[in-house]
Order: sequence, then C-alpha cells, then structure tokens
Amino acid sequence: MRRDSRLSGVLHVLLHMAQQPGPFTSETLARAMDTNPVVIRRIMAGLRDLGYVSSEKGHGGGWMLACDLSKVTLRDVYAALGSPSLLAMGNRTEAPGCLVEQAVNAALDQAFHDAEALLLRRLGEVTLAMLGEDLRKRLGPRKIHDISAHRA
Amino acid sequence: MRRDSRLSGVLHVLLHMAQQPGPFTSETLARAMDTNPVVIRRIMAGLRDLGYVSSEKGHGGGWMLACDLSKVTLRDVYAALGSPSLLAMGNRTEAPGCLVEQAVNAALDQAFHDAEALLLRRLGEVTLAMLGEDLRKRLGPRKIHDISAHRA
DNA sequence: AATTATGTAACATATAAAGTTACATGAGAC
DNA sequence: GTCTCATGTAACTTTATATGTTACATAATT
Repeated sequence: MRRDSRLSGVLHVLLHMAQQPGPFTSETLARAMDTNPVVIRRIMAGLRDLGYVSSEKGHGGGWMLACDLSKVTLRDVYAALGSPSLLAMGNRTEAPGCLVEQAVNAALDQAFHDAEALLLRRLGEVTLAMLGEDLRKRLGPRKIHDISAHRA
Repeated sequence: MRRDSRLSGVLHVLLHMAQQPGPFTSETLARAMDTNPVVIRRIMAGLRDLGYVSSEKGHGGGWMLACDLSKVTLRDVYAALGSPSLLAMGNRTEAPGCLVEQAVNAALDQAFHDAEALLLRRLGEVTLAMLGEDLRKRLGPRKIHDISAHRA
C-alpha cells in the first residue's frame, strides 16, 4: 500500500479506548477500524512494550489504556511504532563517491532534516489528552457510539 | 523500492550536465547514474515539458540544459517530477465519518502540513546555480571527470 | 537507406504496508 | 481438569509504487 497509516490508525484506536471503559478485544477494535485483529495486535505491540497500554489474555481480557494521557504525545506513539521513516523521498545513494552527488545530498539532507525535525516537534507538542479535548468539542452534545456493542 | 529518489537522481543529472557542454545522451547519463536510459528519459520528461531541459533526436542529439540555473530552484525541479508525496505517512481515511478519526486527522494534518510547507520552502530557497557553487567548493583544485568519456 | 537517439508502452522486479491464516500460549469459566 | 476466549507470533498473500528492462515506433543526421 501507499502511505504508512499506522500512526493514524493507532491514534484512532487509542482515542476510542479513551471514550469508554475497557478492556477491548482486538476483534472489537478491528471492527471499529475496519481492519483485521492481527493488524491491531501488531501496531499495539510496541505501545504495550513501552507501557502505554496493557493486554490480558483469556476471558474478560483485551487491551486497556495504561498511561496518563496528558503525558503521552503523538511523538511518543510514533516512537512506539518503531519510528518509521517520515519522508517519502530520500537520496539515491547515501554515501556516494561522486562529488556531484555529495553536493546534491548535502542540499537535500538539510531540507529533509529540517522538515523531519519540525514534524517531530509538532507531534511532540500534542498529547493524547489534547486529542481527547478536541474530540469532545467536536462531539458537542452528541454521545460517542459504543464500539464494543456489535451486531452478531 | 523504498523511498522515492527521483529528485535526488535528477538533480545529480542536472548538476553533471552543468559541468561540461552537452548534449548528453540518455545512455551517457544512465551510465553516470548507474541506471537505465529509460529511467533517465522518464524523469527528464517533466523537466523538458517545463522548458528546463531540451532533447533532440538522432545523430548529435541528446539532452541539453535550457534554463538559467540561477532561476530554477530545487522546488521547481520537484514540481517538474509531478510533485510526488513528500511524506511517508498519511491518514488512514481521508474523509472519515467517525468523529474520533476526524479529530486524529485534524491533529496529524496540521503537523504534516507544517512539515511539508517547510520542506517546500527550503527546496525553494536553493537554486541549481547554488548547488553548482557548492560543488565547485567541494572540487577545489580537482577537475570533474568527463561523464561522456567511456570505455567501450 | 542506415544509423543514432528520443518517446513510450508493456512487462518484470523489489520493497514495504496491510491483510489473512494458522497455531501456540495463557487466563478465566464451568 | 477441560473448554473457551483472547493475545502472541510466524508465515504467507495482497496491494501499491518506485525502479529496472525489453521492445518498438518516431524523428533527425549521415
């Protein structure tokens, strides 16, 4: 597939989890995200390792939030995914012998680095709690739908 | 392959072309870039359409620079490639009905947009002539090698 | 007319995200 | 203790896209 949407996906999951008590099975979360339970487990694994969520097996098991939402930023979540590349473009050759290519790389690297740094800074400025606040504003009087409720 | 290296590649080509008189065949440029002539034609097509380079068929034909290098920025070259996506990440769903996902998208979009804008601004600040200047500094007393000269 | 070079379509390859299947493991229900 | 539910994970499939390659048409020079 084209662009990496794991960050978008996992944030969607976390924000849903913050709206109602857990736990949530991978099955439930996958249904809400219109994807596969294994995909959910895959993207949640990194967050569990860092203690942002916890998981329990067996009856009554599933995923639970395990962090202070005001302490975790989008950048933290990004890091939990393994810090995948942010930019779609890169240099043709990383350490070229050709001086011409070195000049090109130097110019591009600076621009790329600046853009990556800004993006990381912006992600670091937004906490999960802030996302939740924004969501409440969008909801207004409406009530969030219960993602755990499902038709057989 | 992983990251888009067309911008890096085409800049490399242009900077080589600026170092010696043309024209250059796709074959010559491909050899210098360690790639295929068709790849060269493909990435040069957009630049030709915008008048940055010209191409001639037949004997003595090939590619020539056709612009003032101090007037063309890296951003212009990027645009000539068709402005491919800059970021490797994106939203899972562009226009979601889910308010939760809308909140996530809004936060990510702002960060993504800021980073893209900065990258474009940086690319717009560097002209091909500036790249040439930087190259001359790197070369020092050395002479650039003639990419047209090749062993049979 | 032969040669050289671009222009382009069509096909092949490589990589990575996303989706799927299969099965092992652990925890509660009975 | 056994059954059921849920995660953990490996392996495989699918899809998208950049890149590489082959083939051949077209145009310009010799």
